[in-house]
Amino acid sequence: MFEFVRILQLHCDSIEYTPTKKEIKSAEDITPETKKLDEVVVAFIAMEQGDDSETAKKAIGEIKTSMEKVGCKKLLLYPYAHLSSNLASPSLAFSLLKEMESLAGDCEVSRAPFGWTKSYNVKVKGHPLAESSKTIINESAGETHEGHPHEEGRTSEALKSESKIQSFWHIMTPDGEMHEVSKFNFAKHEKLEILSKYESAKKRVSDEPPPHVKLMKKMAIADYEPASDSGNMRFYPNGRLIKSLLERFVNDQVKEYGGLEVETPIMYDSHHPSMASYFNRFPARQYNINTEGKQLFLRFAACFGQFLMANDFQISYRNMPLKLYELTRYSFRREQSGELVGLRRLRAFTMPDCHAFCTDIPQAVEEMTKRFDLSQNVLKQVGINESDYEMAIRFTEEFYNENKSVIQNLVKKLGKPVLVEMWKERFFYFVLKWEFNYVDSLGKASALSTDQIDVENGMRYGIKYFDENNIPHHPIILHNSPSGAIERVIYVLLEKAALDQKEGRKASLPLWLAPIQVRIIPLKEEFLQHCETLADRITQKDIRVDIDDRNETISKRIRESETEWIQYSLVIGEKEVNQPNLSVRDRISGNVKEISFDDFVANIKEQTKEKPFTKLNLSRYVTKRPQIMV
RNA sequence: GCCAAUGUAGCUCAGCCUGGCAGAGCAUCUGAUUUGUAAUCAGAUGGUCGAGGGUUCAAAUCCCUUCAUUGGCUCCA
Repeated sequence: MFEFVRILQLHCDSIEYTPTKKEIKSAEDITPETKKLDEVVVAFIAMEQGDDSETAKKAIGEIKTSMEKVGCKKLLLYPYAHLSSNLASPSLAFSLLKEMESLAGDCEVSRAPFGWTKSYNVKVKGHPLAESSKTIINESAGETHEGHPHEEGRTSEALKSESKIQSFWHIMTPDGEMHEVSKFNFAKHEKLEILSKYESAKKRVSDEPPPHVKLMKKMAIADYEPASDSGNMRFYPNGRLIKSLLERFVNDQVKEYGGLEVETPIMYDSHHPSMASYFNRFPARQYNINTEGKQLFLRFAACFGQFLMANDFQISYRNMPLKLYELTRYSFRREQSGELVGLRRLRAFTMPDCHAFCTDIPQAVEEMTKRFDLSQNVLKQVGINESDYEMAIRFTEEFYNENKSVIQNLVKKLGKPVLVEMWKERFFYFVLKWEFNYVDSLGKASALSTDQIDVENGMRYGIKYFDENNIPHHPIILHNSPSGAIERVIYVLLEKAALDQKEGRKASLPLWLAPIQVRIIPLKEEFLQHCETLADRITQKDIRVDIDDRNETISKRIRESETEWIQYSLVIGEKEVNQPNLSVRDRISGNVKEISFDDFVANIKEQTKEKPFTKLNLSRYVTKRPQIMV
């Protein structure tokens, strides 16, 4: 385990406390009396096992830095054991506390008594930096980290507040101009407005669950698995088929782009040096597994495995940009339970993750443009168009000043206004990040494709390439997910379908993703053999076809073919048995047309060309099939 | 994670306020029907009322705890 000084820091109008009784034997010897302080920063502090002078020094340094930011000179150190379940011994904690007091330097410092139960009254100020928690890590790297992934719910307010207070929001139009968000005319860009105001948005009154939740069950795609953890879904045969096709499609596209597909472990040792350093950078929430004395965590992206792999490669500048790719099944993020909904936000999800190792920023920028096209194309091919998503782009001021045209070029490529976030300083490992967000009918924004320019992890993981003079350098790394999580793609497709339904159009999935593409309905039992032969012929053409052999009326079976979103229904009766042409009911028009077998097949092939195919993932006969959902 | 709502048959839901035999439609099964493009008819099966505890002669119903889902907040590397 790591050790920490834990600090909850509050900028207060006032605090009043009274020591009531000694909590431990070694409590400080004082006369209990009520103290009141005004205009003060209160630091509630807990020392953990393993803390030493070094961490105490870092802790007080952190506190002083933030005090300067809020412009407060008065500090109260308040021993507060409840911040930790891994406390240092009282004697050590007390001496470290006194050390912090002595190191406070020029500010007016006081300290609440140690080892006493105290009652207190506190009035905290309302500004963004008034409340923050800090976790000072004691480890050899000698860096100060904010937040720690081993601990649940302990996120770094300091980091967040800083990034918030120093980021500037704009809208960039395709002509490259920046506009104030407040002055921009969103008349033709309602979804972008929702995205822009997402953080400050007023309460959205919506007591409805997102429509895709019903559809994912009704269409027997996916469902919750009560025996697992929340956010870990089960996928029924239909869902597995859809997901599998999407996965294959994205894989193919990334390979065409030049990505080398690899496979890496889903769990890693928390104590591996690169690991500890990387994920301590973020207030992550991940699943932990303790086994045989090892502390493992489940990956939340494919970065780890690919970086460790690249670390072992001998890379020349001639090999650059080097693209490694993996589709994770799964990535795990232990999101807050209140955040999980249907297929929109999961704790276990499948995500394409393609890293490009580049020599320098110019190469990275050039490569990023290619990946931008890749991402747009992937989404378009699966049925998500530009009009369906809004782009956000975030970068440091420095990057903007040096690469203005790069950013303008991306916005121009998209051809519509984009939300811009600019940071004064770099807080994350990347200098630029863009993403496409789907804004659903309830006003929720979810990121799909994304790419980042990472300037930190090349060094962190010790990844090196050799230049023309055989001098080693750390690469710039791009992190691209061309489609975003596959489950989220299904969520978008279902939300779009639900919207179609709501607005009176027929809901459907793209034909290449439809679990059943053609349904054959025999008019009578005696035509079943003919149907079987026909189904064989259609199957041979790589088209998913089934036969509704139930003893039900034609009307009923047509109706169900419709409600199952099956695009083509073929009724087989006397007429069809005695002539070569097919009577095809097209769900889109609702009309029945008589066409030849070859034309029918050619039509379907045209609609599904250049898309992966997989065989029917259900019994061919409806009567042989368990009913999964109504 | 916090606040709130919801949880009854495989599915959609009624019953709960005001405690007193566990309900409907669809699905499933059986039988009849052999159908020409969006729901054929009849009968039957089906429930530890999310789980655990409490109050009561008696709990789906009232109270407490807990789990899940959904909404809002927060979060979203």
